[in-house]
Amino acid sequence: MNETGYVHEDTKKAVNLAIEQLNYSPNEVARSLYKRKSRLIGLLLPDITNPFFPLLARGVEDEMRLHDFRIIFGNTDEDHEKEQDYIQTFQQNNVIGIISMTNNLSKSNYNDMPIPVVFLDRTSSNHPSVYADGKEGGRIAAHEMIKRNSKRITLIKGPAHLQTAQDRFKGALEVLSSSNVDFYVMSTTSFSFKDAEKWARDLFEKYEDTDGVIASNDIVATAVLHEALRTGRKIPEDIQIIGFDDIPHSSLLFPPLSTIRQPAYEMGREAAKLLLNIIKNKKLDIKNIQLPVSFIERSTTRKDEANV
Amino acid sequence: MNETGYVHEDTKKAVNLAIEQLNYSPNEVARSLYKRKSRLIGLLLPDITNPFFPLLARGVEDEMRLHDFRIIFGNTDEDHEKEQDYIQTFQQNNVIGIISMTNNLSKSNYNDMPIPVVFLDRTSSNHPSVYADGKEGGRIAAHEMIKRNSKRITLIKGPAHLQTAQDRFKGALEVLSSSNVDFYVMSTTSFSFKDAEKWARDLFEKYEDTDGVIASNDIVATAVLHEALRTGRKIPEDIQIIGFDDIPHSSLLFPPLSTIRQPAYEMGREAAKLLLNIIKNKKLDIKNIQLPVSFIERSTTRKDEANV
DNA sequence: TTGAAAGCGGTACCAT
DNA sequence: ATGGTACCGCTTTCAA
Repeated sequence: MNETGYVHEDTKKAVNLAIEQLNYSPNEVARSLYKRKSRLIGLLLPDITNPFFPLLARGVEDEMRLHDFRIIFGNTDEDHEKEQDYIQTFQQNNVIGIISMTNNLSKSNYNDMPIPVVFLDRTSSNHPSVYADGKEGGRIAAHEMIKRNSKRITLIKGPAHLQTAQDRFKGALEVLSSSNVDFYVMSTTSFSFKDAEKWARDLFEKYEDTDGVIASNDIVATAVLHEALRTGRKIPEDIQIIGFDDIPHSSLLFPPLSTIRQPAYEMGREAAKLLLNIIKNKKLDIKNIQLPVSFIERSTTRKDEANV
Repeated sequence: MNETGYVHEDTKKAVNLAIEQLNYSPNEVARSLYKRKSRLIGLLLPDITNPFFPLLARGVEDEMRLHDFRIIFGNTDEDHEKEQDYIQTFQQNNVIGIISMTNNLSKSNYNDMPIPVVFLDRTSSNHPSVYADGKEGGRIAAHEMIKRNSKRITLIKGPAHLQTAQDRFKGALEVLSSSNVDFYVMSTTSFSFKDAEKWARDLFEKYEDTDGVIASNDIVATAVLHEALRTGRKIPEDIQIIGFDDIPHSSLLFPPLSTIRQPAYEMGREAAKLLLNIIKNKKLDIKNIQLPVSFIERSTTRKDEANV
């Protein structure tokens, strides 16, 4: 039945017939018990409700499906215990590997794991990982902002504990520093919209004549957009805004948000492929895959006159 | 170990010690093999990338987690084959039950299932299900629209194959019919934003002086909002808009969208509870749980002067 | 109370 | 080429 060696055609036929008639399909659990590995993989993410993660998750799932693997998933809420909990039950279910999008602050969770783990949207030097080129993203954002003639730029620095957020920040800072524009750096501690609304108000009070905002992600950019509109500014005439991520929501805003796109779906697929490769080759060598970002020009930035 | 009968304290201690020392945790696969059921449940949804579903999924997960069940999920893309495929592997993995948010057009998939299935966000008379009171939602939307003085209302009728969309439509139609306002019904075939953009353009061409739109869901409402803004209408002064669902995105729009809220997260939890109950009681009796909807007043509707 | 054994449904190996 | 058997790790039952 597993196509090993030679089989009489008759028996083959008989067996296939039986399979059809009985509507037989093998019991994965028994298989998994004997082989000590299932066709399941574990997926850990902070919160599926946050619009950035479904894209990644979908990429992982689609790629895994091609290879007949299924996904057990868990929302960790960045809670160390939940994370540990899920990791345990993943192992109890003989998952073949884990893809984690959680903050690897809690790296300790992943030490001495008998199964491969790849990090997604997280940089890591101790583990294989897949992420976007945030630093370059920051550079691009700053470039585009300057090129399009903003002169008093606000750079919003995302949560310090998120490496990816810091990369973006550093990239943008690098470009702004070596340019001739004025700029103002605003530190923030989360990506929550509620918080971002407050910062946005603050921002326009403290730096009333800013004419360009580089936000730490699209949610924060949305809050800035709101506040700009609310205070009667014209977009993009009075103020330009660039976000980061390109979540689906961003193109649905009015005006649609210009942003730096992370290829989230592709990142998910790459992570899945990487995990699969690691499993196949049993080489647990650390491999970090960085995907390129791109500027998505929509309507919160002005036309680049020089290039028209 | 399973607290059955009496055990010497000494042996108990010894065992517990060993458990700790060896960092032992039971193999769920072996358990599942013997018991013929795992602690896994299968979750089927059209597309996790669509912002409405993560809310439901999160509800299901959180409730299941409380009872130590884990989730295997699959996106079906409303594709009969994928759906069938996932259902099969769910069974191969001894899931204890399935929660499905797919279109039960393909109901045939669910006949003669040896394990319980509950439908979520779908009405069904053949199976247990959890859904929101769409009809009442439609009524509320129409009421609010009229109460707030729209006189030439457009009612957008969602995809015919979605029972939930039809319920909303019927509810709104019922109220509009028995009122004195003029209204125009526009039929649509999907919830995609791209399509909705076209319909929105159409709408304002064909019915230029409409002053109130009841959209089939929040995505469609967003497209209408866009087009209204683009054509220079003032919201809510010139035109009011009410959506349906209350996805997170809706409060992030500018102006924030007034909408009929489905308690998605709670629906997810209820579905999980229902499934768990069915499993516990082995009664496979059909139970349909309907949850109430509510009007979320934001800024695409005017103040209700009469009630101030 | 505790230990031994059978069986869940597959896979892999060995002998026929 | 095919049939038999041990084993994966746990639960349950039965005997000691």
